[in-house]
Amino acid sequence: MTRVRFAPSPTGYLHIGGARTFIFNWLYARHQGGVVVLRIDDTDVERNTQTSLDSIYEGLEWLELGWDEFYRQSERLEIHRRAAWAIFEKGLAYRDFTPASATPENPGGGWLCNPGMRELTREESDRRASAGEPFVLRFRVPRESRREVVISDSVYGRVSKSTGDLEDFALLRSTGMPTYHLASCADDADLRITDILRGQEHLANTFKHALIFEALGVETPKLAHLPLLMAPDGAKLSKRVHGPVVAVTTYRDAGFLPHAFVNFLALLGWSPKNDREMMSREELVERFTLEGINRSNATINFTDEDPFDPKAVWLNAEHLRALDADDLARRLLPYAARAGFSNATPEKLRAVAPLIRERIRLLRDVGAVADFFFTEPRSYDPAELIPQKGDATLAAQALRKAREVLSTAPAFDHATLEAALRAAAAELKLKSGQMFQPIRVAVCGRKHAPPLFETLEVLGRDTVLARLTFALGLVS
RNA sequence: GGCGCUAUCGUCUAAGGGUUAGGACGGAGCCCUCUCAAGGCUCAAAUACGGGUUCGAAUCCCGUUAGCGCUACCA
Repeated sequence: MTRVRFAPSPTGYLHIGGARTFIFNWLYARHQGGVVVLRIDDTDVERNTQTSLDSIYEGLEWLELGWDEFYRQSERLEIHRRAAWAIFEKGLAYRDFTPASATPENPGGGWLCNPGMRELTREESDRRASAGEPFVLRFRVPRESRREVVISDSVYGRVSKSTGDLEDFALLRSTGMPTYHLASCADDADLRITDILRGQEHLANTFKHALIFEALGVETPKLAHLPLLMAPDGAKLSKRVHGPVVAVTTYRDAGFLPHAFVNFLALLGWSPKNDREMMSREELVERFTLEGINRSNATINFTDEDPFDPKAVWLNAEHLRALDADDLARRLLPYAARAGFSNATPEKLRAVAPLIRERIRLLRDVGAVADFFFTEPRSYDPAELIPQKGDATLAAQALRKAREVLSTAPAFDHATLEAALRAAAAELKLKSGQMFQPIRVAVCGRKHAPPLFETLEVLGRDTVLARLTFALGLVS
């Protein structure tokens, strides 16, 4: 049974890179019919915050993917300590009594180990420990007995590193708290994780992990490191330098559909290799394999002015268009409310949705695109009422005729209205565009709007006539 | 500095010894059309550089350059 884990540390909000790692894990597990474990890696008590934790849940829940099991490392410290001391008992770790402040820096060369502490006898080590002297437990990298640590990665292939280049990393801090490396491996072993999919920034750490798994006497899980997500400035995506533009909630608040966001991120560093772009969740699960993951970092195309990658926006628009009107209306509701349309009822939005579906790219666009369905257009420039090759007289003529036709139309549906208005234009010897522009501006408050007749139908006779009258007042 | 990884249009990517180096976003143009969109069609746009191997290299090898990552008692 495939078991994967997503293991964020609650030291900041969930950002797009973390979300992608989660998505890859989820897709892989679902493709295999396996289990997704969410594990909060909160061993760094100094930096953890509840706000971060909340933000991680908030972001993950928005994705609508879900997970199957949940753990917090801070509740599993005994497992970590037991693992650390088991390694110590095997002679594969040693106590380092060097005070934290005196930890060897690395001026020029790399710091590898502290020979004095490494060679301490067991008796001496035990004596100093029981005397209460603080220490950090370090892994004893086998740099004499072997020359290479080799890992096999599903994405990067065979990768090796000389033990001579690996430092004696810490397992337990002087506070007794486990380090990330130890806690992560001990938990992966205990939780029977079969596959580790994580960011490539961990590739170099993996040699340490391979050593820990070996010392623990367990098999190293299958590994797949993911290429990193980069900012346009070339740096690795970071909460600190790139700010909220990389927060998952920024996408949610702008009106991305969760699945469109998932679709976009799935395509960063992975390809179905068949030119498919817009894919349903089912298709993504169906096609996702480790072979499709590539090795080079992907840049997300955002700027200070526009935080969203154009391709993400396009994909969102595509998914929006694929939504049925009921679903779209339901998702639009909170954004309409936020735009200040207090009279935006589900019924009204249901009528509006088909008219704006192809004209919005983000759900929040409802505010700019559908405003005249909910508020009276009053502040437009009267000059807009005047059509091409026309004047105020012509505009007034068109509006007056429209008011007449619309007040007497036998029914107020778009087909009836279109026939009536086209006939009226012919009667006035006006081109349809000349006839319709004044009406459109009168009714919508601008020249660019959804199809006119459907719009009139949704607005209803009373509203339309009142707006035509108002416009007539402006041109005469 | 040491070590590891990477390099195809502006961006995401396909092609993994033989292709006019393909697709998508974005850009430009045309068509459709009551405006705006959507849709259809067209165009511009790439194998980092230098050496090898080979009849033939984007693809394999070496080097250079560049970028990223790791080098914590952070994760």
